[in-house]
Amino acid sequence: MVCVRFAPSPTGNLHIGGIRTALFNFLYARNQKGRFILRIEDTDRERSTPEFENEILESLAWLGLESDGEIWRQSQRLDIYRKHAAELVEKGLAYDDKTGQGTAVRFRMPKQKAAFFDLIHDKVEFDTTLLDDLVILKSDGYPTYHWACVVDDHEMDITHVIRGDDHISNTPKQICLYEAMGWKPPKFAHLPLILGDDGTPLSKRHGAVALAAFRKQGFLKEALLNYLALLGWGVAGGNEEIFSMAQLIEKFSLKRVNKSGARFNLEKLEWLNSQYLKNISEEDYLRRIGDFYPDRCGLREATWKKLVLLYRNRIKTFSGLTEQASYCFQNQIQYDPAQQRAFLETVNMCDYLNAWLKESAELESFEDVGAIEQMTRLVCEKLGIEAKILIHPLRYALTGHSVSPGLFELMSVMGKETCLSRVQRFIL
RNA sequence: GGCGCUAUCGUCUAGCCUGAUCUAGGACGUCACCCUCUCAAGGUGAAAACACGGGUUUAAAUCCCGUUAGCGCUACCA
Repeated sequence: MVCVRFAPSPTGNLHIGGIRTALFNFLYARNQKGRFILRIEDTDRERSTPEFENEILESLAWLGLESDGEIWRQSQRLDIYRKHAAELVEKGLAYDDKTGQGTAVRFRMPKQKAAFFDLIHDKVEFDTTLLDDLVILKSDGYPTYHWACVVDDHEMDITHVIRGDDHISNTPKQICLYEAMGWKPPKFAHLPLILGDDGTPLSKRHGAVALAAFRKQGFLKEALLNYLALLGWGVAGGNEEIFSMAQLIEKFSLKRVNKSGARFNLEKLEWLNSQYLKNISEEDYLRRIGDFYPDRCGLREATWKKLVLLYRNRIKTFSGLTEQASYCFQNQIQYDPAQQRAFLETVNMCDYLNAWLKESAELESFEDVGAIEQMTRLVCEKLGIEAKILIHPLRYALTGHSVSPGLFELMSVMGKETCLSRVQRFIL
């Protein structure tokens, strides 16, 4: 049975590169009806923290990339690494290396030219005569990455090691370790790296690449997963790009993974997210944006519902709501004095606005969008002006901006009282 | 430096294995037009790529070699 693992080290924030690796492992496991396990590689005593480990667990849970069975921690398996290292020393394939730092165990690197077959890169050639003897147990008794990785992948019956391309040069060392132990190495698949928008490998200086940052911006997990799945992997034909998790699982194949690195493109992710926002059911949309804003930004439920539906086609992520609709949450609109003057000094504009105010006051409420529009257009007709002559200054009076969603929908969200008081204050 | 990996529109990619169907397809982004109270959304259309140089072949984006560039490894980090 296929068994794969995601093996992050809790020494930093889990970023989208790590998520992508986890996702590909997960997709492969589900596609093959195999197992996906999680192993925390916390052998760096200096840099590993429980906080980072927690972030990994929580992020994977949020995305639904949950492991099958127990979660392993290398720091709890030290005896196993030591036992196997001792075997190697006994067989003369490794030796104690005493230095000022203490005693480490080094593996005697065999000298050979060979190759391994990668599921993505095909044949990868190597020459271990160029390699130094490898430390497998550090002087603090902890295993090094290579040693813990090999021992665990063997002990846990991992059949396929699917990891980042940056490990491709490490693989020959690990293969030598398997051979020394007399173990059969797993199959390897080295995924192309995800790069920042400047084409260099993802790092802190690319800004918000931690998964937590995407959650905070209000991306849908489905969109994120869909986007990441398509970075470095494509479906034959390649014309469709919106896939559910079930479809991704069904279509996934390591054979179709690309060999070259892929730049992370935020604009495309945002586009994909907006597609999901439009395609999920209204009920689902309401529930999820509600989860994102538990306090509804202080609005009454009916108002909130109107507002978020009005912005549904306009926001790319949930956090876009407060950015775009700030005027719906403010008590008082700040106007640019020059802009305000320009509107008010337009011939007859004050009379027009007053005429509108007078008619508006007659409307019982601003609940009905159609009624507001009809009333406003009638006012314009009576004044003998085009509707937009009045619409533009009204928009500015209500929002302090020259762009917004449809004016009448917006008025309905804001309510009669707010609209009238804002326009009155604007005129003064 | 040594060794390894990679190379199709600005970006993600389809095509490459099994050479002719590729005057290289799709998507994001960009631009134009339509719709329209502005902006989005939506619709229509446009510009935009086989890194370079050699081979092999009747024929190369596709196979081979080299060059260039980028990245990785070369830690008692993972």
